[in-house]
Amino acid sequence: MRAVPSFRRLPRAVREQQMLDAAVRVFSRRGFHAASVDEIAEAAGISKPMVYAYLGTKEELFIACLDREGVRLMEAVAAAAGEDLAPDEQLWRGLRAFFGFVAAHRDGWTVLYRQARGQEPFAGVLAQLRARMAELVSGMLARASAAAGLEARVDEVATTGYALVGAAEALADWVVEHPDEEPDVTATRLMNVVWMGAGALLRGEGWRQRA
Amino acid sequence: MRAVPSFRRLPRAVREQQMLDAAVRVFSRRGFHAASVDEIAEAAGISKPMVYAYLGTKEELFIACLDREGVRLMEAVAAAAGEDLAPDEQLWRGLRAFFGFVAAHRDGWTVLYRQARGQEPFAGVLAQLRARMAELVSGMLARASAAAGLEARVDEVATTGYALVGAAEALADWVVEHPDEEPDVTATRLMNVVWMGAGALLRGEGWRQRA
DNA sequence: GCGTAACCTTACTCACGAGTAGGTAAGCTG
DNA sequence: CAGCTTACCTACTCGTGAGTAAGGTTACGC
Repeated sequence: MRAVPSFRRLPRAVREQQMLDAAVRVFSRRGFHAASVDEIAEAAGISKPMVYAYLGTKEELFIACLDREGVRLMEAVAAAAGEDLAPDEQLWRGLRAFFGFVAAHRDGWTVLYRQARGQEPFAGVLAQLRARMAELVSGMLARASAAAGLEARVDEVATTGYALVGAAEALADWVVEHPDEEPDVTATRLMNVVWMGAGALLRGEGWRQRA
Repeated sequence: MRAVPSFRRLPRAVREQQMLDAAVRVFSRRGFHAASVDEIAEAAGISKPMVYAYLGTKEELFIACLDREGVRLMEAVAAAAGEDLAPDEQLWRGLRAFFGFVAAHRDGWTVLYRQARGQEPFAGVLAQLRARMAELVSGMLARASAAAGLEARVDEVATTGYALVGAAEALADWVVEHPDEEPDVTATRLMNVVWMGAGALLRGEGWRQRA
């Protein structure tokens, strides 16, 4: 079963990454509780005490996975969005990077967003990540609003950021389940709905309930 | 600890509902694995073998919770949306009912959307529910599109439905964490973003990437 | 008022998996 | 090649919680 028999001893840093790779894979398939440290060790081509020696308890191991994948995702999106572009262009690039990341790191995505949620000790880590994402988006919207000479209400913008992040997450699931779907196409579709909606909002339009 | 000491023996149907109530509460706080059947039994004011006698194994118990809460949610939304209303009105009413349900049944929501996702045997049940929701929304959009004399592409409409459901879920989490927020306000905000966006789409507008 | 079916309990078994004790061997450093 | 550090293993302990066996008790039909 051991992926690479690894006859040779390897330096700690390398083994740690192998363990994290294996852990992400196993956690993503089984979930935190159903995954056993033995199985993770075996998938990493190593025995259980090594995992405890290097990464600590099962809980700490899971958090290490969360941190690594979370940082990767955040960096990919932030780098793609850049600094000095028009807000809609930033949003588009960020979305494209996001869906690209999900398509390329399905297991990491699954661990972060399907497992960490709900399992109490970890929900906080994820919540922070999502909050940072939503903030990023809200910031763009606020700048776009200011550029259009409008003072959008802070809580409206924040809500919109949250909603957009949620919509992106839902489509990420769609992407995971439809491997043939191009990330760019998905990004464009979401962009169509959200930006045209946000654009209308920024022009002062808004849906009104009938009397 | 027993919620209602229940000196009297109760008929099966009543006890089953009590058990499901307790199970939803405990599962929502602890998660599927961390919750013990003993704790659920105690919360229901009953002993463990009763749970096994009436609802079967822990897994079957969890599915029973999922089914009950899922049906309740779906019925609340479908009933609110009605049949013969304009699509935007249907959407608004559906969203309001949705956020209202979540605010009133936090535990049920948590079990459905935070626990069932990811835990492999249950993800399918939830996926079906979400698919039905997305279909409901997509149907509205398609009818709105047809009424506007436009032939929207099927996959675009489907994607939009998915994205909207995802956005609603994200805001549902927001509602759960901000108990003072009015469900109606949240529904209106989402409506603003999505409908204006969808409206623009239906008018043939669309965001275009710059050359 | 008595049988019997439905309700309900105490008190187990048993598997599984987190975490560890204690030891072996490989590779560097002199 | 002696000695030390680091990588690595086999083989345990021990708590926890799912699921059950076997029997007690209440209420209702007749």
